[in-house]
Amino acid sequence: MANRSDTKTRILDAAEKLFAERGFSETSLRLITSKAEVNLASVNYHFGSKKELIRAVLARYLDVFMPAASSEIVSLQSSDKDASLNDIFSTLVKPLLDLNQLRSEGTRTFLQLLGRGYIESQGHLRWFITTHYGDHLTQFVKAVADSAPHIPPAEMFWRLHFTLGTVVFTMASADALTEIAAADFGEHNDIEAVIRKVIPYLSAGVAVPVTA
Amino acid sequence: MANRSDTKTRILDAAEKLFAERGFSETSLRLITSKAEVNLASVNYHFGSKKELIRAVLARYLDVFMPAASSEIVSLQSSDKDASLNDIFSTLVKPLLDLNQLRSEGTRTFLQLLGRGYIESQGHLRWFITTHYGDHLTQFVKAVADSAPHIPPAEMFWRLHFTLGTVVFTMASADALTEIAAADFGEHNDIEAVIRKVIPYLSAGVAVPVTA
DNA sequence: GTCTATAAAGTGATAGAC
DNA sequence: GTCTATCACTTTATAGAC
Repeated sequence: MANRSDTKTRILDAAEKLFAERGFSETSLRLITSKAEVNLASVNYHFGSKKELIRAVLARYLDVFMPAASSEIVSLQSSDKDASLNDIFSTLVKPLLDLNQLRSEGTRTFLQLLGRGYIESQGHLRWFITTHYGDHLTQFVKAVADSAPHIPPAEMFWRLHFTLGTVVFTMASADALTEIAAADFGEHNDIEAVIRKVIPYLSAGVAVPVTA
Repeated sequence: MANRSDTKTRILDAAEKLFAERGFSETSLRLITSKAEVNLASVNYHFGSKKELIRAVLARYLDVFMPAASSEIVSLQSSDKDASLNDIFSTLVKPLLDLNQLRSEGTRTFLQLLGRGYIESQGHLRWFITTHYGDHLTQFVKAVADSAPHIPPAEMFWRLHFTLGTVVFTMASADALTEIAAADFGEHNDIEAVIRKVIPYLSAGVAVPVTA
């Protein structure tokens, strides 16, 4: 087979690209298998259903990203008891960018998939993420809450979802936005530059005092 | 026919509710016409295609909201030469809430539709909005830029798109989020409460000093 | 303008040969 | 494990009677 990966991997590779670009329900199994150059029936042989394929695509990223993010946060907390919000968010940059070594365009693909998962969700994806990676999420939320103790938990819930929205929308539109920024302002940004632009925005929004 | 509206309106009313709840491609014409209690073929008779129905649904709101928002901003600028970002964003609250008088749940429906439109967009909706309402958008961008003159234009471009992402994602997920907030924190938020929560977050992020 | 009936094309999934 | 062929179903859209 030489440089041809196995069928299961070929399906996952083609599927994640198409899911990220077009969304889950806009991507048919026929499109996936034709891009992957495998037989239509092999999806059901290897994954059982489209739903389970979607979960497998997400799991392949989450299984790498979540532990890496957790360990970065633990090490930040042990070295700096009073880390700022900016520090906490910046901690995620390395685990995110490392996904580019896992696969080409890995960072952007992952963030786009996450966004699609939260928006399109017929329920099963939110459930899948929170039951399989709930501990990591809880740890992250706690780290953020500790570094912004003036924000009540209910308000923090909203602000973290505002933050999630900012990130996933920006990443989903990253191509178009960098293109416009280059044409209109002569700026040339890669994905890391965009991430570094968004962090101060997020930190300011999360930490802004609650108005009475 | 008594209290039964005409077919065209019944279709629009049923469609906007379903589109906002489930997204455009997850909502079939069969579902719309059965909820509207009209014949399946009437959609094509009155609107020509599903795509044009989607545009008609959005236009019914945009034609009301955009001029109202514009005139609020003009009157703010003439009464207060140094309006804050918070003032600018808050200016949109009244035109948004007035949509509730247009139709029941109008505000939430409109914002959710806008979110779906930007996320799901197969291109035709972004195009439709910018070509039909571009002047209003330009005016709004200028008002924001004037009230945060310390932000360079290129940076403002990014921050306004971060802002768009926050709003669009939040509104598309608003139902799920208010449900979780009710379950986990005993909070009961309507759409106005969510809007008033997000404005300080947006203002802080847009105005935060640029780091070197 | 509204209806029935149906065309034409797509979908996920599966049985069964190899 | 991979293939062909096909099932059972859904989708948008339309022709033609009323």
